[in-house]
Amino acid sequence: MTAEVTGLRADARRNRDQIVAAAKQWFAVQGPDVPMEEIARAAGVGVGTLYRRFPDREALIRAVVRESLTISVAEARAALAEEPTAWQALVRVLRQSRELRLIVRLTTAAQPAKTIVKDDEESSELRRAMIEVLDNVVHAAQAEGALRTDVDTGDVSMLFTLLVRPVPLQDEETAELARERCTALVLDGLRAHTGTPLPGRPLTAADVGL
Amino acid sequence: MTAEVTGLRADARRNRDQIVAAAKQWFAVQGPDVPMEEIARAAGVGVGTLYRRFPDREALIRAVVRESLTISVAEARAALAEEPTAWQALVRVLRQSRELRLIVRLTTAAQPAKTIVKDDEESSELRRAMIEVLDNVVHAAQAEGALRTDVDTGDVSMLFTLLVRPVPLQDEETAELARERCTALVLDGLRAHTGTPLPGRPLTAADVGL
Amino acid sequence: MTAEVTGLRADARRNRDQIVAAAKQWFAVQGPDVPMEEIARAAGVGVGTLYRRFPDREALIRAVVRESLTISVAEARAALAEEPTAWQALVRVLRQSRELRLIVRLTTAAQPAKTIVKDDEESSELRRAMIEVLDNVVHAAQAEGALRTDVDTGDVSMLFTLLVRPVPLQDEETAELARERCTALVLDGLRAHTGTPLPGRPLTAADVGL
Amino acid sequence: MTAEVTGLRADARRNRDQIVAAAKQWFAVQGPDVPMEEIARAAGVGVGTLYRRFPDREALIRAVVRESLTISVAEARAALAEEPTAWQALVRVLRQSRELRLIVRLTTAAQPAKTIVKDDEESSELRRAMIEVLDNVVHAAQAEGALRTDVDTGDVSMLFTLLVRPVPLQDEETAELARERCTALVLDGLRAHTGTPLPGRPLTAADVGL
DNA sequence: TATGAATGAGTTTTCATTCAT
DNA sequence: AATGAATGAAAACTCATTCAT
Repeated sequence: MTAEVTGLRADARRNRDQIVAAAKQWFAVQGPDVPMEEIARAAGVGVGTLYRRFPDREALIRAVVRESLTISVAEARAALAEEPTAWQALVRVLRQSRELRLIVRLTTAAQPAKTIVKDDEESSELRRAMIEVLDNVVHAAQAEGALRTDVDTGDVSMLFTLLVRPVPLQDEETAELARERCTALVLDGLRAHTGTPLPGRPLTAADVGL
Repeated sequence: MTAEVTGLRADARRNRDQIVAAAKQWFAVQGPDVPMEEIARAAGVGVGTLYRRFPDREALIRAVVRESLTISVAEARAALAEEPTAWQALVRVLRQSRELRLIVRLTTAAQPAKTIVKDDEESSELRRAMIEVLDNVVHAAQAEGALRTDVDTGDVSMLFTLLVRPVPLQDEETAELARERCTALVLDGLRAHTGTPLPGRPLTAADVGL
Repeated sequence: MTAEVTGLRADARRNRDQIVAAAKQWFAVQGPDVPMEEIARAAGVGVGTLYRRFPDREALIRAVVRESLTISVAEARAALAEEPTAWQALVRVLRQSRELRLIVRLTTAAQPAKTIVKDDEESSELRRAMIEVLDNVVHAAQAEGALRTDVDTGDVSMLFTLLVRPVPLQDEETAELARERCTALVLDGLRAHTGTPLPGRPLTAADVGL
Repeated sequence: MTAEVTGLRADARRNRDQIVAAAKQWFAVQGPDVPMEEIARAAGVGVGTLYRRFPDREALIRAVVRESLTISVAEARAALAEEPTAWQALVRVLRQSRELRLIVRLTTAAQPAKTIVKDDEESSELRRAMIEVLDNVVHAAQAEGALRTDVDTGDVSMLFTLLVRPVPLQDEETAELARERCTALVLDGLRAHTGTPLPGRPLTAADVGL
């Protein structure tokens, strides 16, 4: 995200950004296996250009993940800084999920992607930053008495991961509503006071590998 | 599930079943794009045999979905019949999720699958049967006072769909625990009495298209 | 050469042989980089067929080298067995060079091929067999007093390697004659006493195109 | 070598020379197919600059061949002028083979190169000059009684061509020795009476890796 | 009928060459 | 004039599907 893109000529830089943007869109709808040529076309460049910038599919996925993670971390930090309560920050993070959705989509695909993030130092660092923010939010929300205390960051991110998955419904409007309601319901389940104790022990971020 | 498989010689029938079984296994781990030859090999037959029975990949997916749906419906009915309360039936359905997981995996894959079910009369019928059972369970659980009344079958199946998605965690043990805890937490959210009212209106089965 | 090709259906076997034959021809004239599709076309099959039998270019090269080495070893043994003197056997080996030429061509190419032979057990074994025969021929020829005694098998095979290289001359007839004369001259150099007349006529610069 | 390079600004001229030098190095190790960008990088210029100077690969090869031929001719003339006997001049030419080796490498490559020289007037002229010198050397050596009289320049250059080919041996030291011994042996074959001892020691099969 | 061979279209990737900066 | 970005055609390889045995 830094050395990699600095010092490009203006037009090259623009192309690079268009490629990443196109990749994000296609990855979001089709997963990480979309034909490279499709992405190139969507970016308005030839395949060759794509390959000059990203030597192979992995490199492109890596770039997309980095960018999405960067944005996600920033969004989470903003939520924590701006919302009056940690609980509200939690809710906001959960709703600001466009980028997260993409990351989950990519890192969840059967074939290639989990490893890509694991093996990339920059991604790993971003991942750590993300965990840190989440930890803060979760523990603060518990300190507020808003979040049940038998969960930990791992549980919360697990639930995020599930909620964030693409919901393949015919019309986007219903899909949106469904997502809203599921989110609300899960938040309800996360609220303090509630019901039955959860099985096992709170899962930490380390437990779930995020 | 009927005309299609009746009147086959015993060995042909056995082949067919092995193919479907192999497909279920591969689809479960790799999604609907596994090489046909992989499936054939796992079934212990040649590709030719596979294609004699299932003219193309769609036909095979359709057969798998039908079989899984059939089992799922039966399981759901059994739960309703055998559990003392509708709530417990609901919980059991949610936990007996192996077949459901496969269906979700197949019908949410980007490329081919949603349509397959839509366009197949037998699957549609099974789907309707499934909805009927779920409707019964849901409304009975609400009548019992166990399930919150601002949800409907669509919400419930939506949540099922989410929970049932494969959770890509390193070790299977933690994955299982995570799944358990998420399920418990969602069930908590579904319990009557609870928290904040959900946005919008209860989603029916028709709303979510299952 | 054995397990690999046994038990193929008659037609498959025929195809396999045609592919190897086509590869030998193309490799001989163009080196190991000929487009796979060219080879497939020459063999009268689709690329797919070629790749079914030989998973990648290396596998094909390996098969060709094995076959050529096998033939070369057999030829060398036949020469040793049938010629009245070891010297004559040496001469015959040096002239029966079609297969050897191919091997040299392949194992000499800059890019890929040397390693292929090194890493292949069957090829290595054949190579050892070849060396053994050559050792026998060389030492017997020295014992006869025909071959100078300040050389050994390495020198001889080095000279073979050089002589066997493709001579890119316009017309094949002159090329053949040139090869003959070079061979004769080198044999002269290898003789214990030296001095036989060369066949044909002196070749002018124009004859050989340099 | 003349019109083409005259009238270039000093820095342009320097670029051109660096490109040719880089090309010579790469061609010598990888043959005429090295990626143009590799050559440009080695020359410390962009591809664009390379293409400004040499419209396509052929033009570059042509330039390299011209330069090497020019040097070779000069070397051969120097040998003839400076050595006490024509035979010694012949030997020296055969040993001063770096440039010759490159020419042979380029002009014997399968794909493009033979024609390039044929179709280039300047190269053809150099070729003729080369032949003339060789003719002189050869005939003078025969007049001296040193070179056998049943060969002519074509035979000699054929032998040069063979000896000059890259010898793919593991370590460069052995390769050098092998080349020396082969050269000596061929010279022996070329001698009017024959019979000098070879340098070094007999090479075993293991020595040369075949 | 079962088998596995053959086909060929679809994808990824590379690189010579052209062109904008 | 120099640079390096963009292009697109070519080559390797995979796999769904058809067909001969």
